[in-house]
Formats: sequence, C-alpha cells, structure tokens
Amino acid sequence: MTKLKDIAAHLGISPATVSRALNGFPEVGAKTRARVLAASKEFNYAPNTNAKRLATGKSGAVGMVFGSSRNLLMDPHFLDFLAGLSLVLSDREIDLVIRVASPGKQLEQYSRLMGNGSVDGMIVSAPLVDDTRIKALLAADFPFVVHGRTHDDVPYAYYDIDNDGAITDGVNLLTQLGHRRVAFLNGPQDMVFAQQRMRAFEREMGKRGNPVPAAFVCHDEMGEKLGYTRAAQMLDQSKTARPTAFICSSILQALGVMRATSERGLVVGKDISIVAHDDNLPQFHSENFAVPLTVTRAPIRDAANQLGRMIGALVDGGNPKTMQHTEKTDLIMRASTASVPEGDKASW
Amino acid sequence: MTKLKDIAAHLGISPATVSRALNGFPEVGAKTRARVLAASKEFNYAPNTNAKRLATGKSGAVGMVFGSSRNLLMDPHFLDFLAGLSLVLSDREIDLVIRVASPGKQLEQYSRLMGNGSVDGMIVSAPLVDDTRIKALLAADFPFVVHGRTHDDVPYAYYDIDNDGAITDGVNLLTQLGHRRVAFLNGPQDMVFAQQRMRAFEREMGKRGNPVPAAFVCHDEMGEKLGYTRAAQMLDQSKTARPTAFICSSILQALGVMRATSERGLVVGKDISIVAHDDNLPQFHSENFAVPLTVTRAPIRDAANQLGRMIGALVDGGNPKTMQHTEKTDLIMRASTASVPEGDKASW
DNA sequence: GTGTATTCTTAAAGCGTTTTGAAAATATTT
DNA sequence: AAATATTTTCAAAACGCTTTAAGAATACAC
Repeated sequence: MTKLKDIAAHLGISPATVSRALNGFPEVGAKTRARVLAASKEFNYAPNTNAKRLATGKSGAVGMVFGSSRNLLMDPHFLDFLAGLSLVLSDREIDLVIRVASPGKQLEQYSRLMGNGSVDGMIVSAPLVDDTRIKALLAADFPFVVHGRTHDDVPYAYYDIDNDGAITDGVNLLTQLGHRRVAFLNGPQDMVFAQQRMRAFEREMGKRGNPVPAAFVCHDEMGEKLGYTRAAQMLDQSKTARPTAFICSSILQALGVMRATSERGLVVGKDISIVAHDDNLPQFHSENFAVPLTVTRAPIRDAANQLGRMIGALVDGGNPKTMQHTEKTDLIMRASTASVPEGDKASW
Repeated sequence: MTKLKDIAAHLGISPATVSRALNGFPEVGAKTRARVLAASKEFNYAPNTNAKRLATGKSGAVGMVFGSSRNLLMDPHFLDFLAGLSLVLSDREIDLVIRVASPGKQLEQYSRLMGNGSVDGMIVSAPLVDDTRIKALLAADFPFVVHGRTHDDVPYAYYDIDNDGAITDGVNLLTQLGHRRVAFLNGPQDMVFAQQRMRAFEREMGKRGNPVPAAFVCHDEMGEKLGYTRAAQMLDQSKTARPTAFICSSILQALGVMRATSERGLVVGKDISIVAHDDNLPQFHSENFAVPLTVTRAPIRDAANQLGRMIGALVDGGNPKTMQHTEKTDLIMRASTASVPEGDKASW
C-alpha cells in the first residue's frame, strides 16, 4: 500500500503538505496541490482509515446495537429500518457498524462503543418507557438519535410518528362505521410506541362511550402468528360478545387476523373490519392483500432517512433540540373496513 | 477517557506490561496481571479501537457492500442473511460494516475498503456469473467468503446450497405426480444460482421427455408481485396449454402464484401444484400459507452462520480451500402438490 | 556464593495520519 | 531596496496503542 509518506517522498515535499492538499486546506499552493492530486491518483492512494481516525479522533462511523433477546433482527420492521439507514449513511460516507448484544450485555456494548472511539454517534431504535440506553447516552453526552421518543419533551434528537393520531384516526373511522366492540392488537407493552397507542385507544374509545374489556386488548410481538392466535381466541366467543372490528399495530398482525377470520367462515370487510398501522415495508403491500387493507401509513424508510441525516448533523456539532420530528400518518381507506353488520351494533 | 498510560502510571509500571497483561500474553507475572486487571476494571478502561487497529494493522471488522441498483436491501432474503451474519459476528467480536454503493461505484467501494484498512475481510453475496468483485478480491489476495459460488471448482471460501439438487427434487416430484406442463419462475438471469437452477430444470425436464417452452420460464426478482404477474400471464392460456404446476425460486413468488391461481377460481393443491424453494425466512412460514406449501428448504441463516465462522477463520490465516461447503436441501411435502388432474396429462 | 538459565519488566521505536508552531518563499508596500 | 505583510512549506509532535530488543529480577544448579 502506498502511503502518505511515499507520495511526499516521490514529490520531494513534506507529508504535511500532501495531507493538506488532499484534505482541501486553503493554505496550499495551486500547482503543488495539482501535483499532489495527480500523484495521489497515479498511485491510487487511499489514506489509511485507522491512522486517520486516530489522528483526528473521529471515526466516521455510527453504531447501532441490537438486542438478541427480543429479536429485533427477526423483525422486518427493524430490518427495513436498517436498510434505509445504511442507504442514507452511505450517501454521506458514514459507516454503519452494527453489533448484536446478548440479553444482559446490551448496555455494556453501548458503553464500549462510546468509550473506545469506534463510533462517533449512536442510533437507538425501539425505545422503552424507561430506557437505560438513553440515560447512559445522555449522561455521557454522546451524540445519538432515537427512532421514537420516550416522552413528549426530551433533550435529544428523535424522529417519531404520531402514534396517537394514528390510533385516533382508526378509532374514529371504526366508530363512525358503527363499530362498538373493537379489539386492539398492540405491540410489546414495554415499548413506548405501544403505550402511546394504548393511551390513545382507551381515551378515544372512552370518549365515545365504548368500554374496552381487558380480554380484547393484547400486547405482543407484531408477527402474523400472534395476530392469528389472538384473533382466533377473540373470535371464538359468542356472536354477541366477539369483536366486530380490529385495530392492529402492524399489517403482519392484520394478516394473522385475516387468516383467523376466514378460517371461521367470516368475511373481512363485511362481518369483520380491520384497520392496521402500515410501516410500508417493501415486501408487504397492504393494497394487494386478499382483502385490500385499510391502514394508517407512515413509511419506516422515511424515519431511517431522516434519522440518518440527523446523526450526521449531530456528530458535526448540530443541536439535538433542533432535530425533533413527529410525522403525521395518513389514513388510507380500502376494503377491509365496512359498516358494522345489522345485528352487531351492541357494545360490550 | 482513561488510557493505557493512565493505568500504567497509576500502577507504577510500564505501558508495555499493561498492554501485555490485558491481551493475555504469557510473559507477565501472575500478581502483576491481577493488579492490572483490577485497575482496568476499576477505571473501566477500554482500549481505543483506532489506536489498536493502527498498531496491529488489523481492524477487527469485516465489510459487506450492497449495490443500491438491484436493491438487495429491499430483498428479505438478503436482509435475513445480514441479520444472521451480524449475530454470529458479534459472538466473535467482529464488527460488521456495511456500505451501500451507487450503481457504477460498487467495485470502487470494494477497493476502497480493501485498500484503506478499515476491514480485514469481505463477505460477498449474490455472485454473478462473471463477477468482477470476486476477481478483484482474488487479484488483491484479500480475504473473503462468498454466499454461493461462481463455478464448481474455485479457489475461494464459499457456502452454497445445492441448487441443482433442489430443482431436481422438485421436477422429480412433480413428474412423478404426472405433471408434464410445469413452469419455472426463476431468479434474475445474471445470478449464478439462477443459472444453476435453470440448467438443472432443463436437464431434468428433458431427461423425462418434457419440453419447456420459453414462455413458461422466466427470470425475475423474486417478490410476490412478479410471481403474481407471471403466473397470471401463464394461467390465462387455454386450459390445455397452461401449466399444471409451478416451480418457484422463492416462497414469495409462490405467494404470488397462489394469488393468481385463486383469483382465477383454480385451487392450489388440486388444479395447480406448486413447489417452491424456501430460505426459511422468519416472517414467512410456508407451512401456514392458505394452502401449506411443498418446498425445498435450506435456511438462509445457516449460510450466514457458516460464512461468519469462515470469514473469522480466514482473517486468522485459515486456508480458503478448506472452507467450501455445499448444503443439501430438504424436500418437504405439504398440501400444494397433488397428482395432475385427469384431463391435464398432456405435455406441451 | 558464583554462574547460568529463566521469568518478568521496560524504554523506545513503530503504525500512518493530522496538526502545531515556526521558517522559507513570495508578494506588497514604502 | 529595505521593510513589512502574505502565502506556502516544513520539521516535529501528537494520537493511543503494540511490539521489539534489551535489561532487571528471580530462580536453579553446582
């Protein structure tokens, strides 16, 4: 590998000048710079990353750690987020280093990454209500952005979606269609977004005089399987006690609900209404489902995109308070929602 | 940040000894080592990654570059591979840096990563028949492993699945069930695996005296949508000219075929048989499909797992020729395959 | 107790950059 | 032409670790 010194020697000038020329510093003579650039191209020189990092104290990389317990890496939402992220970071020539931490060791991985200079910033995903990672980051004054937020007024950069608004839209639509027995398949209880959605659901249902029995709300991982299982349980009630509508936290769950529904000879968009939140994953197009799905939509890639920009700006010294965004969701009406059937108008 | 020198000073010994103690070198006294370890824990010292890397010339990271053109990052197969990979690499304390290259720049990213010391090895996915990346890697004598292989006898480490065997199994099953008009939904034509499968398909069909019209073979990205589109075209033929069975390169395609089939009032596992290759993605369980799918299966995570081990061994100086594996696939019979219907036994 | 082998420790020289402080070269003013 | 400002270059010191070559200390033999 040719190194800086080689170029300097070959040109008969000092390494310092070569370094300056290459990094676009103003105090280097025009023709010297030209020579350096030419030579650098000729030998196709690439500065050693690690030396550079050591000298500058910047790593040019940001980190993300996944817990292997709640298997984020199994979840298409996170994977797609990851994909979007690497896309925008590559644009900005920022490397993304990802690390998987075994159950207890998550925090340790964070402090290690923060402490040893291998990354300039962190991206945290899926915040918990009382998130120790965020506390640690904050305490260390280490640059980070979070996908979601822990509270309404926080001192860090985040990109969140309007979970409250999404659920409000869903409840509003369903109740206007006459539904009173609506079930809610939520995400894991310790996730902030799930709590935001839960609060909105209870408030909006309550506001309209609809009780919500505990058995018709559940907190689970958001895959097809659990959607199926839960919906099956709920639908296996007497006709007057079972839900007439479902709100799902993900279209994967909705897929499960649809399976349980058809399995019981009920038809979605007639006997049973479904609205789900749609992160717009490239592999799941809710408009192509057997019954096209009514959704609240907010592309998860937008989040990744914005957060990528944010972390870039942040490591360059930006102010986190100016990087806080809550994205509204769109309500997209399709065929999975319909007026409640005649006999089913009673509340629980 | 506390550094090596600090610990040395605090203990009144030399940095060299501290370094040795921490890195487990044998020539350091037992009680000295104990003291160092204790102090290091006390100050919770973490060696600066970049300094370490510069000094050792090893980066402790491996790289993977995705092309943004054929959007690998959209494809759940690659994402899941990525997930499996980071899992095993984290175990071995190897960082994974991922980079996305714009269309023309893919090779450039490779040589950059290779030339500047930011990674010790590379993982290449989705090899093409005449793959310039692999040539470059080979020419530079840079450690790498590939998921798949370009030819039968190659000088590099790889983990491949027995694509030929999988297709052979599929054709064999279908023809034994009496099918003669079987269509093949293959992957992108420039991918090696697609060519392997194509060859096997033509050979095995030919061997059994079944012609394969060009219109009943296609090469596409392997998503649901194209599966649907292609199957729709093929099924919209006269009853005696359309396929009675499909072989799909992915269960996503199979999903599309199922959609096209039911849409036309045909039933899968009776009028139409389907066998697909199943990479065992965590989100798509072929056993839970509306009609449980007959598949040839080889978990993509196994590949990731093995390749992670390999690249680790390789950067530690292992011999690539000893790291070559072709995994057999399992044929799993379910409800999507059945004997050809009475009237449909004619060949094309 | 001396001599030799063995174990442990160290000072100093890298690793390949950037950056500081000062010196040379060139340009501008008087 | 001297004096001053300005632009360009340089030598050397970081950055924080590892590793080499050599020196101290300890153990073992006689």
